[in-house]
Amino acid sequence: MFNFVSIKNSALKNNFNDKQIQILKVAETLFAEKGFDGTSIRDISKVAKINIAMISYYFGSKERLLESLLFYRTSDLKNQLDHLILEEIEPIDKINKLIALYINRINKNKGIYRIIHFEFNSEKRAKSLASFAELKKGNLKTLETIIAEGQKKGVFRKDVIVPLLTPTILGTFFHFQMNKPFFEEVLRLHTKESFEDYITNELTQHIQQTIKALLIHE
Amino acid sequence: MFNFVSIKNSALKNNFNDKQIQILKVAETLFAEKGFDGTSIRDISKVAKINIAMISYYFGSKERLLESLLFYRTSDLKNQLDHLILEEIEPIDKINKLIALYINRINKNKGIYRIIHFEFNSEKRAKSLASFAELKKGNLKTLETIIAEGQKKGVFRKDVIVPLLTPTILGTFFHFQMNKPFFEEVLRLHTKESFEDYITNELTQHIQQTIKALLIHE
Amino acid sequence: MFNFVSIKNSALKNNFNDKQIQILKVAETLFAEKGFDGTSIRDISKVAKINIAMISYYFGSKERLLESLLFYRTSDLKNQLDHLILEEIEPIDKINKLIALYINRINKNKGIYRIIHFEFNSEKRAKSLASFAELKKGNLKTLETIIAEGQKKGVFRKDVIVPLLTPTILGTFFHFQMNKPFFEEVLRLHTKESFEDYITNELTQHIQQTIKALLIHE
Amino acid sequence: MFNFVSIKNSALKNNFNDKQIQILKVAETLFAEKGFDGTSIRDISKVAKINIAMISYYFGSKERLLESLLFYRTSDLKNQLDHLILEEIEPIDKINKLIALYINRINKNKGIYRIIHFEFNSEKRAKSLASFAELKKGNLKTLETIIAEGQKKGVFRKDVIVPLLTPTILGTFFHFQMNKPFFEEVLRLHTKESFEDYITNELTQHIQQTIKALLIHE
DNA sequence: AATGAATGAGTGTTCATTCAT
DNA sequence: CATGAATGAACACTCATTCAT
Repeated sequence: MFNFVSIKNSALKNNFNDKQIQILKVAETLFAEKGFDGTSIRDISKVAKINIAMISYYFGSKERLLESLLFYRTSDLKNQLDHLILEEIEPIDKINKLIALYINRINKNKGIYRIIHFEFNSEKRAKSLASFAELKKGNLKTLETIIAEGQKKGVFRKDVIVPLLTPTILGTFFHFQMNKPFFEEVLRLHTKESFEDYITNELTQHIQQTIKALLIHE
Repeated sequence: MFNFVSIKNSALKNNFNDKQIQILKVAETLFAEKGFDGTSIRDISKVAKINIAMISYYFGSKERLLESLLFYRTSDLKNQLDHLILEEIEPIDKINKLIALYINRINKNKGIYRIIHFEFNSEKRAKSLASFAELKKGNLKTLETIIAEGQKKGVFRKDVIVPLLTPTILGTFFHFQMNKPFFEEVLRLHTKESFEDYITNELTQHIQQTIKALLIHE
Repeated sequence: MFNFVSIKNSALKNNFNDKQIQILKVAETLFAEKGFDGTSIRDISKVAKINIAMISYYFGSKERLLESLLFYRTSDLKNQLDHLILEEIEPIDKINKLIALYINRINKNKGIYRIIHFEFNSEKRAKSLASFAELKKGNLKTLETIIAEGQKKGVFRKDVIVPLLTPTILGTFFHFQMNKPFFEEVLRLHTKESFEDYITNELTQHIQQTIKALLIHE
Repeated sequence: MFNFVSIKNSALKNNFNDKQIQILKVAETLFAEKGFDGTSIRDISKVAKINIAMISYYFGSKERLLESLLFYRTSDLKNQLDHLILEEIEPIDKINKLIALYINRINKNKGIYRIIHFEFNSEKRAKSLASFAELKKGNLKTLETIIAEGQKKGVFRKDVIVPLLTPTILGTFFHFQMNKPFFEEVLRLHTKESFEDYITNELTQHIQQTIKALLIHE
């Protein structure tokens, strides 16, 4: 799904060895918790219990570690989306499934998406941004395909601005996630489980309902 | 609302002097561009053309500079919301006005809201978060008041989950803003003005329409 | 005795004003606690509740504040010693009184003597050292006068090395003071009072007995 | 005896490498000359001709450098004292040997003992003090053993306050050392050698004689 | 006479990275 | 192939002092 120059694609994934994966996982956690700049490679090496030089050695630089992490975590999303498109279900159900799929994936790999959200939108990270845009474009295309199908079937409105749906889907989820302490209090979600459940059920439904309203009503 | 132990200024009275404001504005820009950790006080002092020691002198620390900045930029929002509530217009128009107000303010002070979004959601910034939660609660209350009014009048659905509206409103906007380069390309918004116009018109309408759909339809 | 090039005060005439004395007392405490380099003029100004610029204003510099402090605290010792010499008591009683006088004074102005001990022996403080040597020489002369008197009367040994008595008197006391926590534990002096009492009684007697043994026996 | 949480070295095994020893020696000199607070790690790195980051790298912090230095210089004293106790000589000769041993060691490693005297007695250095107290207690125990032996043999007085002997032994020496310029002048010790000789002979004898007088006479 | 504002120089420490082995 | 040693640059912050008012 990323056009990380597609030659590398599947090859690179299989190329990470155990130690690299160990590093990537630690980096994911720490970047998500403290941000890229707030995390030192010392932190990573300490938690991952590897030598500090390993990071430069394996990934070239801290910046490239971030890129590898991004690749590592997003490389199989495209397959899932391709499968979804081909399923023989109603367009609105595809949309709902797609929303649930997004939220589920984001929620499972919470770290990486927080990182994407935080780090890949500054001008500092401009280089990486280019390749990341491919992912976004792919996602948009999938969405457009489904919606075109629904419009053809006459169940979706014709005047939908498709590119604005993703901000609503992902933006709603991200905003909810990033204000976790606030919503824990306001919605009285005092355990980890109840918070997760709320996302899987109420929040997902809220977003599905929102998009449905946009696609069908008025 | 905020607890600032001020070193030099009188932040509580919001009377920062010229130099302090100059520093705050530069900090806002840089924090927004490169993040808090990614911005050094050297960067700030260089851009603001002030002595590096001034920042500690005026604000006590880099962390407290961030708090001052937050205070400086959010201290009058509540007033605007209070005014809105009292206006004698239809509930749905209040909602639309509130959405436009949010987007307009956020867009005008783009920096600070990006900072809030980025920095005030990590556990690192937990202390500041406490005071910031008050602001959020106030905002939620405003929204609840308006919606209750609409429900009483029978124009809004009864089963609206009010706390999830803000994620949709702000999340959509933030996600759009943070993927600016992507949307500039996809929506062919190649000038600064066209991008701003799109926000003020299409995006605002999209969000208003989304919320309206949630409040009124199905 | 001292050569002060005065900025503001009239230190030579010993007429420090109230604010200066206030500063001197705070400086004494802090220098004694944390050392000269370990104490910042910010610390002093904060504790003394005066403006930070006052110290430079009144004393010229931090270094000169130390000199003023030294002068302020030592300027009347000579008088007390002069009085002692003229008393009509036995030489050994004069020695004992002198020891008690030293210890009492040092103990009362613990701060300044700790400072002297700590700060006035580094080459950094060479300038101030010169003037301070005068004080030491005066003290030595007093001791020599008393001992000569005792030797003339035939009660003190003739081969006493007078300059080595002061190291024994003051060294013993200082070493005891500076290892306060250790001796509090070893000698079970768990209250402030019991520690002070031990100095006034046992330690003073120990030193008096030591010097007496040196002057009279073997 | 000491609790060092080592960063890089193996201080506990006392196997500092060459560069560490080089740093320790420079630090010893500078701390002794200018005090701990008066010495910057830049000073040390400049004199030792090593990179400034090496100090943190090898010792963790400036504070821990001081602790390492203390350990480096005191770690073999106990052995020497243990040997002394077992020698088959008269108690008074053991005392004399112990005094000579102390003075010799202190004089050889002048720096570290000055540092100990200066730095390890403030409340700031409280943590390090704890571990250092063990050393002092060991020393005291050695002294008690020897004196108990002499008392058993009937050659030492029964009412000796042993803990006060160390202040007299070390205090006298320290006071002499710390007023070096003064005694150089008063005792006309104008060359380095004559000053050192005076310590080895007259001063050592003075202290030995003082302690003997306390242990045996009146 | 007194002080708030301001600053250049300095502090100890941490950074990501390089390199010899 | 992997890593301990090492480093220059940068970090946030504090320092004593000056100066205009």
